[in-house]
Order: sequence, then C-alpha cells, then structure tokens
Amino acid sequence: MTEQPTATQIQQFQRAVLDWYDRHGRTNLPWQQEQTPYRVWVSETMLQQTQVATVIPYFQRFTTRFPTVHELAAAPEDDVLHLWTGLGYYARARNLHRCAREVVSRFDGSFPTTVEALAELPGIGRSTAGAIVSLAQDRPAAILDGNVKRVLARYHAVSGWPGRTATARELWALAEAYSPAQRCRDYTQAMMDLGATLCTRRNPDCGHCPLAADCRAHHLGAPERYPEPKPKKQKPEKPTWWLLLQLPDQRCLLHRRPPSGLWGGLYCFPEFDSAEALQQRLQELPGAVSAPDYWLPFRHTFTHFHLDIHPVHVRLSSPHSVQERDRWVQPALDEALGLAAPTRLLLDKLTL
DNA sequence: AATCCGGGGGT
DNA sequence: ACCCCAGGATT
Repeated sequence: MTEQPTATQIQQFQRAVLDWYDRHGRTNLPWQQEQTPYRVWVSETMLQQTQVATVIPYFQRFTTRFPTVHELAAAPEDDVLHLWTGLGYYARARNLHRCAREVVSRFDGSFPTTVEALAELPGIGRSTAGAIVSLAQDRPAAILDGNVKRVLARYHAVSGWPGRTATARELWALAEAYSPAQRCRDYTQAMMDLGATLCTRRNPDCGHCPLAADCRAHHLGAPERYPEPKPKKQKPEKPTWWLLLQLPDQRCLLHRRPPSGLWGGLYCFPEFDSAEALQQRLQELPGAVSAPDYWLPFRHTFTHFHLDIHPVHVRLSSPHSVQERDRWVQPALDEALGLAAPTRLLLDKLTL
C-alpha cells in the first residue's frame, strides 16, 4: 500500500506541475476554447478510450452540428450515432444523447455543479464529473484518466494493474490528495498534458519532467514498468457471414441492431452464423436473385475477440417490403445513420 | 470485483 | 502482431 504524501510533498508536487504547465502546457486544443460544461463533457466523453488526434475532427463536426446541449437533446438518436460512426464504443454516444435530454428536461439545460450530481447522469462517472467541475468551473475536483494514472503510478511506483479495485483505490486517493484548491483548471490540464507529452507510455522523457527528482519509478530506472499492464488472455475467433443485398439502383439492405450490446443501435448488414444459414435465407427471398458472390473474408478485432467477416454479395431484381428495423440505403449517400467501421468499409466498396 | 464495449495509431 | 488509449455501465 502506498503511503499518502505529506502536506509539504503535496505543495512541492503542485508547484512543480503548475510551473511546468505555465511554460509548456497545451492551450490550443479545440475543447480548450470556450470551456463550457457542455464542450468539456462532449470532449471528455469522446476522449474515453480514444486518442486526441482521432477525436479532434469528430469534436469539430459534433459541436458544429450540436452547438449546445439543447440541439443535442432535440436530435434523433440516429443523427447522434451518425456523427459517432468510426469512433467506437457507441454506448458513449447513446449515453451522451440520453444525458443531454436529462440535463434539458431536469435542469433546464444547465449542468449540475457538483461531482456527485454529475456522476448520477448517464455516461458521466467520477473522472468525467471531476473534469467538468475542474475544467469548466475551475473548482476543486480530481480526475483519474489514463494520463493521471500513469503519472501517479510512476511517481509513487504503485504496483498492480489499475483495473484492479485495490490499485484504482490507491490511485484515486493520490489523485485526491494532490488536487489543489487553487488553479484547479490549470492543474487538471497540466496533469493531462504531462501524461500526454512527457510521461508517455513508452519512452518517457524524464529528462524534461518537472517531477523526475522525486519520481520513484524514475529512480528505479524503470518508468515503463508502471502502471502494470492488464493481464492478457487470448482472443477467441468468431466467423460471421454478412449478406450484402443490392438492388439495381445500388441500394443495400441494412438492419438496425438492438439498442444495447455490441454495436447497439447501429445499422449492419444481415448477419448469419454460417454460409448455409445465409443461403437458406436467400431461398426465402421473393423475386429473382443473382448467384452469390463470395468476397474475401477479413478480420475485425475487438477488445475481447476476433470477428472474421465473410461478405456475400447478392443482386436482387426488385425490393421487397422490409420490417421496421430494416432500411434500403444508398451506399454513396452519407445518410444520417450510425454505422460500424466494417459496415462503412463494405458500403464504400459497394459504390464502385 | 470482473467483464463488456471499437477503432486507430504507434512500435 | 501486439501494445493500449482524456472510462463507465452492467453483471
């Protein structure tokens, strides 16, 4: 168990971090301009499990289409998922939308001002709530994102994987201990900048780090050993056959997935567990059907398994009536629908 | 307390 | 091929 720092150590730590921030901190990120609770919330949500460079264009499009929480709350869910297409972790988008509606209906469009109240909203946890309070309101609140985890785990040589409860509890205690009463916004931004630019996962630049003098991992000569990696297990492989049904006018049949779970709420090609199951479905289709064209399978890897996708392209002479959840979609048109990355990829190929 | 949820960029 | 990233919800 890591011992808590003394008051003197805390002051040294904060001064070193803030002095460094004044000289080297980042000030030009899109979400640092006009730091409202809404913009901080959207950016923090996008940045969960997603890197800054990837997020920037998504953030720009999203805040242009939805400048305030009111436009977001008023939008159909498909519009929100559409702007999230390719970002992954689509539950984030659904929670964002639900949360916007709650903020508008319950709080008249103004975000709550305490960590506790914020963390009760869908999609906002302890860290994101702390980010909104400290960054948008400049009031004291700790965050514990990947950057802060890395800085603190190294500074105190905290053992264990941060996904373990005991390790997370230690890191949170340290994050709270160092969180200052003044310059809350600058401190939070400084810790994220430190983790993102110097205290990086590999090849940390300890030579320029303001905390190196008292960093235990640095003194051990092995900063990269902290935080400890997640214990890995091998991923199972799952084959799937996707039916790419296309009309003479190029439109394709897409099916809306259930609202929760993998790719929840997104539109996908009809999927089958085997080629035989897909062929059986073809026989049930009304109208003339071309011979199936079996495309080269490709792999889409998730956190926990490999999905081996076997696309089967079939041309259909005329559209048949479809269920409520199904739609005929023009692949070239960027319709307001949420699509998973492999679906977007195949639709692009179908326009050629 | 452990598991689930995407996709991309770096090495 | 493998690493993991500005986490939160669900079980």
